[in-house]
Amino acid sequence: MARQGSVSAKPAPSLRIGEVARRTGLPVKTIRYYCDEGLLQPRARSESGYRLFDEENLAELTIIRSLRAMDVSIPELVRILEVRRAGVCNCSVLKDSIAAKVDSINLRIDELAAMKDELARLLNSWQDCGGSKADD
Amino acid sequence: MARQGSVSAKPAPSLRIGEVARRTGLPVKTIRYYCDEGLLQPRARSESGYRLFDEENLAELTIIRSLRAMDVSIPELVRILEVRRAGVCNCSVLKDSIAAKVDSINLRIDELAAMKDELARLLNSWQDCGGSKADD
DNA sequence: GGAAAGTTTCCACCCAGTAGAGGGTTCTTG
DNA sequence: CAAGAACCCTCTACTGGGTGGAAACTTTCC
Repeated sequence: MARQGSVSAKPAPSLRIGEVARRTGLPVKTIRYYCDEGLLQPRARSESGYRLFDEENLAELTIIRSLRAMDVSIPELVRILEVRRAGVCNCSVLKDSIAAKVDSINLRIDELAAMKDELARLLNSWQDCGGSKADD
Repeated sequence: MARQGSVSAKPAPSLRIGEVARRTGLPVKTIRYYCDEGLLQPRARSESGYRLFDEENLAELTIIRSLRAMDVSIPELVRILEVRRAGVCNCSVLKDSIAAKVDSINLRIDELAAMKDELARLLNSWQDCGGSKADD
């Protein structure tokens, strides 16, 4: 079947999951998981049931990958992508969400700094016992 | 039974799990979980099967809590505490482990900073489309 | 036509706990 | 001494974000 022979304006690439995995660097399983969670909606299914993706899906996966890397949860991402897909381009919603994320990142950085101090303190307390039992 | 009547040097406090939870601020369930994982070894069991803890266990829990807070894994903690319990006072092993952790914290801080930039970039790219579809 | 690669669904597992059921123990109070 | 509260036990099941494998189907290549 010449599935893409007469199409001229929109090639409708119909990428299969393996190709998407190759292009995004995400594991096939993960992409399937994202579909299951409603995060990613394949453009269609082939007659035999294969998921078919398009360029828009790739763009979404880029966003998903970026935001997941900063611990935006799956349900939160579902919400964000729904807004985006709605075409409303509701940037304020996204801005709020992302601003909150930046805040939490700053908080986390402070926590990590505090942990480094704690770590040093802990290490010090262990050094106190050095030698007392080791030579026993 | 006057279990601690004749003891003079070592009171052998025999704390039960609830008391340990109260003193450390950890949930009872978590302490039980740590025991199951071999992270924490109760001094003994009462005749009726209650876990009995001592001051040493409290000290260990302090360490566990500090290190868990910085994402030291349970298996890693098992290893660390085993070394500590062995009485060898092998500070160099611990120092290495903790130094590595500090490194990874620094790395993580850098990553988070990079994420903040990425986040700003992403936000910018979304703002580009602002208005084109929203007013449609 | 037949092997190899790709895809499907489903089920189980990982970590670090957490929640609840169902039952035994210990402490306090009448 | 009994009742009830508070405590503790084990066991099972669930969480989130995937990951691994099995068994069956489709597509592709030779």
